[in-house]
Amino acid sequence: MAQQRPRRRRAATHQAILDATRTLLRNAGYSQLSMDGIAAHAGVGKQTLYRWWPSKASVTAEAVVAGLIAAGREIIPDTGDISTDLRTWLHTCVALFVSPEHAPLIRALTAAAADDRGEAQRLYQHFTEPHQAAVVARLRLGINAGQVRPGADLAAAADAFVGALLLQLLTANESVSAERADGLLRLMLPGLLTDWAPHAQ
Amino acid sequence: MAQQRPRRRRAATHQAILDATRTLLRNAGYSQLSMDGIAAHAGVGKQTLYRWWPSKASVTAEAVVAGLIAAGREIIPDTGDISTDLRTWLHTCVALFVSPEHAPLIRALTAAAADDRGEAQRLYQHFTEPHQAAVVARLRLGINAGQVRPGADLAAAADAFVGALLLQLLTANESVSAERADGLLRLMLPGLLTDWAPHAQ
Amino acid sequence: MAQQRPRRRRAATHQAILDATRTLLRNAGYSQLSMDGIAAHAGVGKQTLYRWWPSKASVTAEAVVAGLIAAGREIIPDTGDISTDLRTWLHTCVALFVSPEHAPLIRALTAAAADDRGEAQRLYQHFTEPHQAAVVARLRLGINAGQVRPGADLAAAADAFVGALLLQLLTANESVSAERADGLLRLMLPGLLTDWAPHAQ
Amino acid sequence: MAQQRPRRRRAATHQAILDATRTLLRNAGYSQLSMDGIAAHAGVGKQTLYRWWPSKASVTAEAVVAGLIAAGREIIPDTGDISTDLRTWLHTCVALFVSPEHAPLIRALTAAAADDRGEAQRLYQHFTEPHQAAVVARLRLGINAGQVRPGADLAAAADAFVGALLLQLLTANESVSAERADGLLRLMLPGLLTDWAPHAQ
DNA sequence: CGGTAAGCGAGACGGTACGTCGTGTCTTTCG
DNA sequence: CGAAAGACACGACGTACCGTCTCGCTTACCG
Repeated sequence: MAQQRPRRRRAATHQAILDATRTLLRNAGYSQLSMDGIAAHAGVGKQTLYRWWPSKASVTAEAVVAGLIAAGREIIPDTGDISTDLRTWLHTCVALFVSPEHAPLIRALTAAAADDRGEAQRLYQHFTEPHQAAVVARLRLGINAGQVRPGADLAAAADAFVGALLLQLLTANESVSAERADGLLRLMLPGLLTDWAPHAQ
Repeated sequence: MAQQRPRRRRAATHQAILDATRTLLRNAGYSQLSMDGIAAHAGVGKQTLYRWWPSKASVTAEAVVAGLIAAGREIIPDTGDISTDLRTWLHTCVALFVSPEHAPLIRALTAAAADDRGEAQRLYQHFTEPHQAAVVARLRLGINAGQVRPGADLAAAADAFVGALLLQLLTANESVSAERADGLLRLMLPGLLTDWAPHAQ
Repeated sequence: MAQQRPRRRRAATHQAILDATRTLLRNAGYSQLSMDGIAAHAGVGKQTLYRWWPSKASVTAEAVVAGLIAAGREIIPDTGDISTDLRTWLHTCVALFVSPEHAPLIRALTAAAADDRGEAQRLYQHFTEPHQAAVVARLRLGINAGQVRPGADLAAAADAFVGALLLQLLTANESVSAERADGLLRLMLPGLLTDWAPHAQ
Repeated sequence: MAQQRPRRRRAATHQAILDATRTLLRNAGYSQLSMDGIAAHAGVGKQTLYRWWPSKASVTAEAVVAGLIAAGREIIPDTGDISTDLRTWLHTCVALFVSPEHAPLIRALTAAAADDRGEAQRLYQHFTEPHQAAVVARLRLGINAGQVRPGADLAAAADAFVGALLLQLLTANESVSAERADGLLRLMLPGLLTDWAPHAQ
């Protein structure tokens, strides 16, 4: 069997490509994005792109995910109070979806996933799933702490939060807002928590 | 003001285009869809496409929405029992998202909306918004009947249901399921209903 | 057999079409000319064009020939002196080929003839041939008058005069000139005339 | 100044395009010729055509000129006898104009020149002018040898020969013939030669 | 430390699709 | 009822990208 020498890849070039991709996505959207454009904007040969990524959806996915991960550090906190932590996390997400810097990237990610089922699968495994897993894990800690109902469908809850935000982003009526997120939280908490008192709400 | 004579358009041609678009979307996905392909498959000149629709996203939107509306008659029922009606509606939606006939169309619609903000806006006004309005209206009837809490953010609830399903569709892990939808419903009902008893749960 | 009602064609419309064709040809050349353009410019339905002419080459031919015939009345004079008459005729032709009004029309005619052999044939019969026949007839009178050599190939002479001008027009180097025509005439006269004296040459 | 690396073009592709162009011109004429058709017939992308030629007229010109040059080697001979040489050259030209292989190409060249003044200009400089210059040069040698009259307008003579042939080709009445060319030669020789005796004519 | 194989910028290439324009036919509407 | 208006099927236009393929040049590893 041939000795597979580890391929040497220039880090600066790699970074330049991801940066160019994000810049172009912010300016013009996913369908306007082109491999030629990325290559030109990054000052890179097209072959270099195709050496490392098989498709536009793929570069987009990596570029956007890298950008979002850099932005979304500390996915969900753990202060001991599940209700506060959920609210903090939700507001972090809202901030991301609202930011003029990141919203186009999320839209692009959605377009890539809607377009290409293979890329969607990969995205799910490397991005969506870990993210959701973190939220579910935090909720599971809440079950152990007696704050969260044991029988609750934790994955469904995580889906509902993120899905609602995404839907609002896509419908493009500028309605992704902290208020709406809080409304959703108020709806979900009674079903989620063991001892829910409608105190100051 | 000049009397704008209404442009006369051939109905059969119009229908053939929408049919061809849906067929091609089912077979190959949004990004594989081409105006050339639609025209050829519908036995129509390309100019006829561009005469009536400005873009691929636009034809896609009309074709898919027409298909979904035809499929989704009676958006949400009104039997008097809000809990049953919500479950019925959710299951109808799940059936749509799961159907091999309609799922690709919804993915295409999502791709079109993620791509083109103008089309997203139009889609929202002609499709998403009326749909959600119907659900919200049904919930409002529930408030009048004393079944639903008056303070609940009804639009947030509708977003959560549809958004969760959409997110599952996009992540492409075959997980859009009635079970997950029921799990979500169990989570939401306590926050939504005035008298919620955790009977069989 | 169906009673063939004699088709009544409106003279004003007919004229408007020919005028529009000439105008457009002068402004933009043969390949830029379009049936749509002619119809619009003449304030006429496209069907009216196709009712009377089968093709663009055809309208062009009729329009241009009509224009040239109107301009070139009295093809070749007969003063009794063949040498003078030939020079007069040649200068008339040069004036036509040089005129910014007619040169584009001649170019268009050439394009139409070079393109479409059928139209070329028709053009020859209705335009080139009668024109040449007139010149040949004038030369034949010269033979009778003893001024022209009996054995000369009269048609070849006519071809040479017109062909040389046409070639200069096509090569587009602005060289269609009276001087060049006179040079040609000086070359041909010795072979054409019975008593040629190289007086002022 | 930046060293302009010469663009590398594939010779086989270039040749395939010119061949395809000539083939299509022979089969269907200039206006039927299409860039799409050339590309398809040559097994080449359309962009490759547009990379190297700006227009249909341009490819046509290069293809035809290359074909004619290949066919018309030794434009005009020099045996010392100008009269014989002219006749030889004329008969070579007639053969070209009569050949079913080359006649459509010449017609196409004429159409291209009549259509597009820019291309006509380029054609003149790269094809017509050098060709005529060769004939004029041969005639000038005749002047030096005392065979040709010093005052004769040599360019006019060349124009007359070629123009007459072209005119006959365009009028499409199948009349391009050696006889007609000889008739023309007999007309021109007295004006061209110093000592012209009507011996065997 | 010099050879060599890879990564790399550049860009020509065979293709597909774009969105527009023109052709020639057909239908609808109006004067 | 004849002509304008214009929708329509068709197909070419010239452009933009796609993904593959050489070209030379640079760069790092290995013998």
